[in-house]
Amino acid sequence: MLTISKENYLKAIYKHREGENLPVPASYIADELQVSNAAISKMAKTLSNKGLLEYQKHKGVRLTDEGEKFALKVIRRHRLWELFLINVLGLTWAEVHDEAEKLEHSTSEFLINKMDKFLGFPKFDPHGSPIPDRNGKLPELPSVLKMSECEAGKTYRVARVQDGDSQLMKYLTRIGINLNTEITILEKFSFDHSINVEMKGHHYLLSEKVVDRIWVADE
Amino acid sequence: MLTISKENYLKAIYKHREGENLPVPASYIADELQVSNAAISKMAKTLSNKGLLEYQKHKGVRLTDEGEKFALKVIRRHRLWELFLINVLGLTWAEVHDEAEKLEHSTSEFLINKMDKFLGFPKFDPHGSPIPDRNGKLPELPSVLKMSECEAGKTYRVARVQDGDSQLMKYLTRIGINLNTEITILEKFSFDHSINVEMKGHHYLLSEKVVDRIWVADE
DNA sequence: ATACAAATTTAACCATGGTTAAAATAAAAA
DNA sequence: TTTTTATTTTAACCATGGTTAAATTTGTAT
Repeated sequence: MLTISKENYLKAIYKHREGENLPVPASYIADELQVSNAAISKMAKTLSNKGLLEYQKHKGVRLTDEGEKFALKVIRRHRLWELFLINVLGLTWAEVHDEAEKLEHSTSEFLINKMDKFLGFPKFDPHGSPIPDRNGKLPELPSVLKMSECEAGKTYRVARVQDGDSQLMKYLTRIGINLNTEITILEKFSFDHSINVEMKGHHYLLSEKVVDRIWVADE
Repeated sequence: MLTISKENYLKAIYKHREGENLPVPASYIADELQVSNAAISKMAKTLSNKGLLEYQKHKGVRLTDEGEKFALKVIRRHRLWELFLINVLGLTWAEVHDEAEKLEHSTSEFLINKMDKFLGFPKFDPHGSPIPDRNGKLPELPSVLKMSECEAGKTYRVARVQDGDSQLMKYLTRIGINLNTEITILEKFSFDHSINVEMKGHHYLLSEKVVDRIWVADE
């Protein structure tokens, strides 16, 4: 069993490029985990000695197959907890992330499989993120694009939002954005990359920060 | 927020004498937490400096009001998790303790209150142990006696069993002992303190270990 | 009252996962 | 190509929560 810190390192590395297993710069991990770069260097060695990372000085780190396996386990636990907390206990989009962030480190394989079954072996979590199955296999991903790359004039359906920022989640909830919400792109402003949209009869100006954290699919 | 270790110390101390707040010998805690006596001495100082324990060298430790408050919070989380895991996810008596032991340290006040509400503000957990409410108040305790102190010839109803030993839980489940099971005391053997009982038409010889971990009430 | 045994505490040590500050390396600009 | 800047690594350090072994205190017999 890995410590909480180690699980978080592997998860952070995985999250950098979800699918593609490219080298991740130390500073990204430091930022993600809110620790110093020095801590990253040290842990990179430790995890590399355990065979979970490939690490070359000054070149960032990369998950080994073994490391990715562990990362996917943590992500599985996180996403199943989020779904569980929303479906069963009625928590909100804004509330689940922080709770799941803690619970994911205290959940046995046995328990998470019970939860998985209870939930009907779901393939996606409440943010539209794929849930690895008990063997670490991810479901096939729907083809999505970032809202920041949408075409003006077209209408899309929200397919996924980035989890982690409860302020953002609260905002999205407040203005009524949810999975599968239909959004029409009215106008894209290049000077600040904000986008003017129409949704359920209302207009909203969504900032770059926001449109960069929403993925959509064609209706 | 207390660390997991500190929460476990306070819980272990509380568990020594549930209600009465008597000094707890170091060796009891060491045994309970599976750490050395040296670790206990050191932590006793730490927690005493934090105002959670009264500690006099060689005289054991005692929870302060503040310390008891924290202990009850941990116990509340533990017991609500046990009930939740059994009621919602269908875990067994033998399975819940170890899972709850981990989850209890990763559950926010917010989440545990949601669970409490979801469960209908239960007063007792699946082992018959009282669940402190959100203010740390325990429900009124039914009058029970240890099975080892029962009278031969009388019939009782199981009111509570000691949680923690999954082997024991498995055994009790296997022979059909559950909360509210009716048991008639047939004969008490003084040489090894075992007890011969009748239950659902079958006879069982329960060892001292077993009868010391079951509390019963008059039918 | 004294000696012995048991329990407890202290001392010295260790691993983990952090920190800051300085040194080294890589990347970018001149 | 050289210099400057940004990133990464190393070194020295710290807190936490453990360990074992030795010293001390307490309780129990004799």
